This record gives sequence, C-alpha cells and structure tokens, in this order.
Amino acid sequence: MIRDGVATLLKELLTVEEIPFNVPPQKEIGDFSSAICLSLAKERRRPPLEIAKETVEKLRSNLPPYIREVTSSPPGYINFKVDWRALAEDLLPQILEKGDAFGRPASTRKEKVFIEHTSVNPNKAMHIGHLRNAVLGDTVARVLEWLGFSTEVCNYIDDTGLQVVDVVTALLYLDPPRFTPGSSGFEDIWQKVPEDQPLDYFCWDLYARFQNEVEANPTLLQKREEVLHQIEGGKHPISSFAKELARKIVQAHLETVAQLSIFYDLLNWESDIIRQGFWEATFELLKERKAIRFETDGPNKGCWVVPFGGLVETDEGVKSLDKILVRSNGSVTYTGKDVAYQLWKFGLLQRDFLYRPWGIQNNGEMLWTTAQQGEPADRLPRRFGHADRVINVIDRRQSYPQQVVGECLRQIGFEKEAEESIHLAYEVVNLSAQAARLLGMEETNEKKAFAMSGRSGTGVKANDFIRMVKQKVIEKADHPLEEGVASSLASAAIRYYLLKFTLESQIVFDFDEALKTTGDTGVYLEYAHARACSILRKAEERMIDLEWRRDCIPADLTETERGLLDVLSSFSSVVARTGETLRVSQLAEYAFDLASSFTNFYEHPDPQAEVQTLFIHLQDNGLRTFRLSLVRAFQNVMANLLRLLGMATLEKI
RNA sequence: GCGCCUGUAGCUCAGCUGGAUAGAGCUACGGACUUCUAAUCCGUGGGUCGGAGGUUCGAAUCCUCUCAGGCGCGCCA
Repeated sequence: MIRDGVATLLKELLTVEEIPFNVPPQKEIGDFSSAICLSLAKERRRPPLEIAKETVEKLRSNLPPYIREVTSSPPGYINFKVDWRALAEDLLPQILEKGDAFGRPASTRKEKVFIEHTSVNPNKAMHIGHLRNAVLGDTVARVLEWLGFSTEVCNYIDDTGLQVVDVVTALLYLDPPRFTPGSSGFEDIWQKVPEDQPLDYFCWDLYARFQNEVEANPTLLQKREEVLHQIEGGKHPISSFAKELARKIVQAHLETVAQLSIFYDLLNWESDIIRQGFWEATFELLKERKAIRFETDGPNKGCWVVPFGGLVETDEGVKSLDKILVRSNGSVTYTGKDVAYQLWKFGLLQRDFLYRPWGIQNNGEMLWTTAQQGEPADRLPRRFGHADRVINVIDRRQSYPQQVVGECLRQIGFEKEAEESIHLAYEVVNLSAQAARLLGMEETNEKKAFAMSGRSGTGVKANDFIRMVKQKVIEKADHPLEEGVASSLASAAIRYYLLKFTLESQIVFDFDEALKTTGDTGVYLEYAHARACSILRKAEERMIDLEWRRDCIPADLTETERGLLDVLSSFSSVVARTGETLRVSQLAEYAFDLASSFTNFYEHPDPQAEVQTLFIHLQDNGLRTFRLSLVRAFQNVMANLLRLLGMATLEKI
C-alpha cells in the first residue's frame, strides 16, 4: 500500500519495470529506500547520485501517497519517510469497514484453477509426509480462492495400483481364514480387522508384513498376480472387495485431514479414468498428432514412447530417456494415464466421468466422487474440470514424469495448457535420527535423515502426530483447555510447522521441533489473535467507546504503532504475491511478522515511555480510541490471514 | 555417467527480482506477571553465508570450477 504508490510513480518517472525497495541502516535516513538509481547509472551513463537528486526533486513537487519526505543519499539511494498519520487515517477505517473482505481484490478472476493434492494410496494410514502435501495444496487453494479465482480441489485416488493390490492380497491370503474362490461373501475377511484398531492402521502393519513375506513366498506372489488381474478386470467379486476397502480407507484419510480443516470438491478414482476410456481417447489423439512413436528397435522395442531425450550411455549400458506410455505387452503406464487425466482437467478430452455425491463435509460443502453408477456431467449442479490452470501438488521426486505430462500436452498442440500445467513440487519429509530411533528403526549408519517407508512400516502416522500435538498443547497450557480449543491449537501448530519451510527445504521431522508451542509456531499466531480479542472484549465490558474517529490519531506515532501499521498495510500485496509464486511459506512468515508486530505493540505501545499504560486505562480518550482501533484492525487482518492459512480464529484460549 | 535441489549462528530455518551494518525461533545465561492473556516480552552471548575464482560501484543472492549431502534418470506407481 505504501510502497505500491511510490513504485507506481517511480516507474513512470524513470521508465523502468520494477522498483526494488530496502530498509536503510539507520532509522534517521528513512523508513524505506530504493537503490534503483544505482542500477540505472550504467545504462543511463550518469552518476547515480545525480539521477537520485533529480528524481527526488520531481517527487517533492508531487509526493507519493503516505510519504512526507524524500531524500537522496550517497552513492545514490532515494529515501522515503512515511506519513504515518495519513496512512493510519486511510488504512484503519478501511480495515474496519471492509472487515473480512479487507485485502481481497475487488474483482473476481475469470480463470478456473484446478488443484489436486493429497492423493494418497488408499491402502494404509496417512503419514506426516502426506500431511505436508495436503496442507500445501489446501493453503494454495485458499489463497487463490481469496484472490478471486474459481477453484476446484480434487483428491486423486489410485485404487488400481499395486499398493492396493498388495493389501487386498494380504487381507485375503496372508492369514487364515483365507479367501476361497466361490465363497459367497467377505464376512470372514472383514472379521480379521480388530474392533479396537482403525482399518487404516491395521492395513499399515499388514502392508509392511506383506512386503516382508511376499518375496520369499511363491504362493503369495502368485495370489498377488491373480488379484492384480481380478481388480484390473473389474468384474470379479475381489474387485468390488478392493473398491470397498479403498473406499473405507479413503474415508479414514478424509477424517484425518478434516482435523486440519482440509476439504475437497471431488474424489477422482483411477479405476474410473480407466473404465471411462480416457486412455483410448488420449492414445488416438497422441497418435493423430504424432506426439508418440512406436519403437521397432532398441531397448524400448514394441513400446509407444514420447521422444524425450533419445539414447544415452550410462554405467549400466545404453538406456533410453524416452518415456514409455504403452508397454510392449499393450498395457498403459502410470504416466500414460496421467496424460489422459491432465487432458480431462483442462476439458480437452471428449470423455468424462460419471459423478455422485460422497457426502457433506464438516465445512458444510458437498464432496463429490467419480463413480461407475453415477450421473453424467450434464445432469450435475456443477461442472468439474474445464480448468484454465492446473496445479498438481506432488513431491519433487516426480518432477520428471510431471515434465513428461506437460511435454505431451505441448506435442499434441496444447501449448497454452502445457504452460498452465503447474507442478507444485516440494521436498519430502524425512525423519531425524531421534525420530527414527523412537520408531524402532535400527540405525545402520550416521545419516542425518531417514526416509519414511510404507514398505517397512516406518513413519509417523498423521493421526498419531495430531494426537501428540494436541496432548502437548494441553500439557503446556497454564489452565485447562476446552476440547475444541486444544484441537484448533494443534491444527494451527501442525499447519504452521508444515507451511513455514520453503518448498525446496527437506523437512527433517523431529518430535522436539514439531511439538514446540513457543516462539515461531502456529500457537503464537493464535495467541496473538486471542489476546487482541481479549483486549477488545475487556474494552467492551468497560463500555469504552470503540468507534473510530479520524481525530483520534496522535500527532506522533510511536515506533511500535508505526511498525504494526506498516505490516498491516502490506497484507494484500503479500497475499497477491503468494498467489503468483505459490510459495506459501512466505504467507506463514508474514503471519509471524504480523503477530510479533502486534505483540511488540502490546508489550511496548510507547517504547520511549518509562511506564507502559494499558490501553483501556489510558486517560487520553483519543489515544485510547486510536490504540484500541489498532487492536481491532490487527484482529481483523489476523483473522483474515488465519482463515487463509486454514487456521481457526480463536477468540479465547 | 547425466540432470535437478540443498549447504547461512551450537540446533531448526528466513533472506522477494543483486543494495547500506546478514535476520528469526530454539538452546544457554540474566531480567520482567497485585495490570488489557507471561504459550509473552527485554537483555547477553553466538557468523570465513561449504570452499576457490570471476562479473559488478556493490554478491548470501548472478556466472564458472570444486567439495559435501539429498533426489531423479524403471516396460514401478
């Protein structure tokens, strides 16, 4: 808000595209400055200080909004002093009037953004790595929605993959009673799941056990092969059983993430992609546009491939970088299906799913699912797919196949859609040595980080983690917490923890670190907000007039008042930038900044003064109104921000 | 072998498109609650920004090389 106005003027005056800003070393120089003239000096062939002085002259005759003084300083900086009174006079009433719409762009966007996240194999419980994915995707969706895009959030369910096959095989054949062909039902099989253990937890262990045993057990290997074909075929009773199992585990996943306020619009099942003939349509398209090639020779003989890198020599002999979409046995690879699915997301496929409601979520919204016995798209109250932009939240290990998907779109001729295919890549969550030890992993070496592994069953399960954080929050409180408050604090703590790291930062999960409730945490954000609410509540109890009056602004604002105003004023531009970069860690960082600016202001409203007077005890009615308005404004912006971050807006802790 | 990412305080991490004296949190030590929420705040200590060159008026940021760690390069998903 402050810098925007200055930047607009400077861009015009100096005819440049971007204006960088920075903070001068001493406060006396200015509240902020720009080194733009320094970088212009060379191309303009003039001393930077000269350009700066000239620009300052021009700015003085037409001061930018909220600026009271412009100076230049060697070797060519332009320094700005903010007119805090003018800023307060505009900003505070604006925040208070707009309320929960403050900081939101006035106009909506035409584009529809499709966001896919979570997408956990439906064969066992979620772990903390999956939570990172879900929290990132959910937050991105919230930000884009706020910025006026129409969004659609979907969770892809890979119900035909090997992972589901493994668990189904394990359930049917690992322990007695084993499934026998011809037996009518699966009662006995379901009976194996203990009453006191959630299905997804049971499958977590079962899957790990199966991995251990299958290699050395030819019978199991053969059974797995059978199950694979039975599920693929879609007709056999085992196929329905697999679907039923997947459905139950998906439901468990949904309940897990709902604890962190994560919801979806649509569940997309891989089996439906297959049965609706998405691949056949895509295959025709790819062949027609000559985007894929049938190999008659070389390592990929008999396959349909995307020409991507040709042959390359490695240690292990000649390899092909080309991506196989159809194997020599005629089956489609995962990437192949992904291309088809990506085309559907953009509405480029002449095929569609059938849909039906899954249920109402805790946020009050309907969750839809694709289904074989569903309704065709034209009979639905809403239209899925047909997006202008697609964001796939997937960990970085899948960068290459994601790139292939984009490349295929480009080869087919969908250049624009390829551009708008965004892989939101993030690094995986690993375990610290301490965490690995606690989970019983034997440490064979001195590594710093240990990968979680579904195959061996090592990992911190999401529900366990959520429970632990909640427990910790309750322990650390100096008074008994309401159930809902504890849950909200735990959720905020977890979301913040998973959000504050940059995308390329590997989170090395450590229990001490992740269970922190002090300092740079989600609890701190909630606490600051609740504290503001508490002050306002107390002011109301005392019948203090909170009505904003422009004449309440003091002649000189204190340092902490200025600091808070400054951060408040940058809210909308920070959100806008986050929407462009999709780097949600910046939003988390801003949240901490905002909360600590407020806390600073709360602790030292007047740092120069000997004693700090509580707002509600101030004798000066004007100053009291001003400071309480600042509290109100903070509470308002913080609440908007917390909602963007998917966190509760607790009024009392 | 090739490609991508990372390396910043004892620990965990920020540092937007190059800008003036590199910042938080945690940890350690010392302080501040008869008060609007102390899950807070204040103070002290802590740095060859992996290393070496280069570009530039100016580099944690850009380029080259190099060391270390992670990941990818499946007719797996």
